[in-house]
Amino acid sequence: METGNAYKRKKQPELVRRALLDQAARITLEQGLSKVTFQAVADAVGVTKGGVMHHFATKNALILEVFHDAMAKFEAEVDAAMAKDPVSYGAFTRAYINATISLSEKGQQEFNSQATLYVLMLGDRELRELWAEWSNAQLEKHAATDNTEILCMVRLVADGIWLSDFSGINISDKKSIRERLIKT
Amino acid sequence: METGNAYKRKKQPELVRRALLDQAARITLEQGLSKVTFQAVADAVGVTKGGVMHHFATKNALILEVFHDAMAKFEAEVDAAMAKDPVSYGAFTRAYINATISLSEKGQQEFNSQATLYVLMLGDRELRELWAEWSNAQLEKHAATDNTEILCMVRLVADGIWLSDFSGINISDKKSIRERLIKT
DNA sequence: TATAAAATACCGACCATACGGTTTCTTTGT
DNA sequence: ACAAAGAAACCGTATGGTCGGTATTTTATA
Repeated sequence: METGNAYKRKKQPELVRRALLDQAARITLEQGLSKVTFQAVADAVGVTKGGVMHHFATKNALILEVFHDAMAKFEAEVDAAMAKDPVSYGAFTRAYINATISLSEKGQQEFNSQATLYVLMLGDRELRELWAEWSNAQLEKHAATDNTEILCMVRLVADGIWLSDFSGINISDKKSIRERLIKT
Repeated sequence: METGNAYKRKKQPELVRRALLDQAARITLEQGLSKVTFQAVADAVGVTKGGVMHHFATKNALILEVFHDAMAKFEAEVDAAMAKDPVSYGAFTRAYINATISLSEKGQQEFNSQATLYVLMLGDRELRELWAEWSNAQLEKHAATDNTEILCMVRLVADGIWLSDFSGINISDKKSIRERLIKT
């Protein structure tokens, strides 16, 4: 975190922590939640189980952190996109579309935080509640500029597209739909 | 299911099999895939682990059957709704909406086969591929009446609504959106 | 039609393993 | 010196899976 000094140190716990979160997320997406074990994550990062458990005391804590991390990433992505948008009406919705719909038609397994969020949340009641809370909060936060029914629908389409995309269904006119959404 | 007299009970393999699939699906939705163990399913149905394994040799086989079952149910639901629809244009899309969006605002006991499909598929690569295949097939099957871009979008919105609904986000104008979709 | 045989449905005890978690110890940074 | 980072050995348990047995149903046969 704030110990980001440039001194050479062999132990860089913050980096290890980041790697642990990233690898846990990766395994979640690639092999499913059941394959996210302390051992698997440890191996992926090049550390021992004990090392992982030093950072995350329980498995629930680990998954929870992965989830929080994905939420933060997603929010940051949206905020960044919004900052660059000159028009205020629908700015959140446009940013949401950008963060949700990957452009790389052919791009292999993208490290999409949205994917992590959805996969984790759909498989766990507790996370679903967290998600609902957070999601409603986001909505309220941008209620001023993005509260119309039509924009809500646009975001729903984006979700739908993500869902299709992730499962490998190819939507022929994805690009066309995307443009149509943004224009709205 | 009757949990009575050990195994002097009358043998009704078909019923047992059905109950096993149903309970496995229920546990999947309520507690997540990791809680779907032979023991848990066995207990829920009133049979022993050995009994479950007689019907489904491995856990993968069980989950696969649950998935197939959900696909069949969903397809049946859609087909039934289509049969009652006098208008041909968009009949599939309307049926899809009906099967996807639950009307019971308050009904928590959602035994939605769509939910089972999504939860399982998003957590497993193999099932995702199955889903994509099947889904594309469905699309082609109804290409004659439901191939326009606008109808595709409508179905995407339906997916989006399901996603929000399942995670507990309340969309204020769900009903209004639904009607709007159907009118299209 | 009666009945023996084969197949099916299901039970219950068992096994190996891998997982989450605890504890103890060693290394490293300040 | 001291605390944090991480290694390593260990433990109880739950799980997926095996196996051999028993009751019931179906089929074949006489």
